[in-house]
Amino acid sequence: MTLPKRSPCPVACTLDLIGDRWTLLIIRDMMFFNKQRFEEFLESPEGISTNILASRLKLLEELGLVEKQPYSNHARRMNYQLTDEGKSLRPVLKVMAVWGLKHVEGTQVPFFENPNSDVLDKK
Amino acid sequence: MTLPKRSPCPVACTLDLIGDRWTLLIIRDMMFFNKQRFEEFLESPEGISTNILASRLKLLEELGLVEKQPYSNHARRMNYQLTDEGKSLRPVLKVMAVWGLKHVEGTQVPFFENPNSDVLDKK
DNA sequence: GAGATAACTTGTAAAATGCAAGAAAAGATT
DNA sequence: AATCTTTTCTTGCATTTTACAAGTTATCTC
Repeated sequence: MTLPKRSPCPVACTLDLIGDRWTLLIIRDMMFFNKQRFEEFLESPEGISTNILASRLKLLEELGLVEKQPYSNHARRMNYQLTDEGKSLRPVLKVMAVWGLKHVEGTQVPFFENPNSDVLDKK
Repeated sequence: MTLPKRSPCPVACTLDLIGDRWTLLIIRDMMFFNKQRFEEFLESPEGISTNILASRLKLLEELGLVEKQPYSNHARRMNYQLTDEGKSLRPVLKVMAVWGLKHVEGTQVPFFENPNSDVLDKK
């Protein structure tokens, strides 16, 4: 799947894919908190709404960053998981987390426990 | 200046500041292309419109990421420059550029000349 | 087949964006 | 001293995206 590009700039193109208020937070939830289900994403403190979440998950799937699979034995239950492509965003999340911790007052890490912990560093 | 936070998460907070379609592109123009003036930002290939540009520059100034100074001897001419705080976003821009170059087809580097060049690495 | 669970969809109001036009400040020109 | 030029920025309006609330649908359990 290809979204319309504003320019050939890799920064602009990356922003076209994930540069909004919500997408990277969904990826954060999968990457650092191992969330996999619709309802789990809804529980995050930022309070994404259901229509935005559904549309973002769909887009992420179309982009090949996320895979969706039915979860056996439960009512209509789905599993959302990062693909390798999606996992490759780890450095982006990490650098943003580190920047935020240093430059935005009031940021904390029950989220990321410790800025230098392996939550950010592993894999 | 402090924007309302959605959560104490450093990723969410960073997105609250610069997580939109335009802000990082303005910073890119200052950081990698040494643009400093309103009109120069307008020339970038993504085609930001004047009202959006004005509002983002104002916000960036209020956040302390950008400084605005009158340019002597020219009609109403202003200079916009990154503060140290603004310059600290270089790793964020860099990691997004590297990711884009690798994962988004059709991204190029007349923008960044060469993914491994000192345009990205210096300072 | 009634109930529970979980993933969505729909409707509508509010906000942000995009586009075009033009206003305003200040030096340069005549 | 009036007009021109350059440059930043504002305004108005159409379109798109977001936010919030409510409701619908699919599938398993009892």
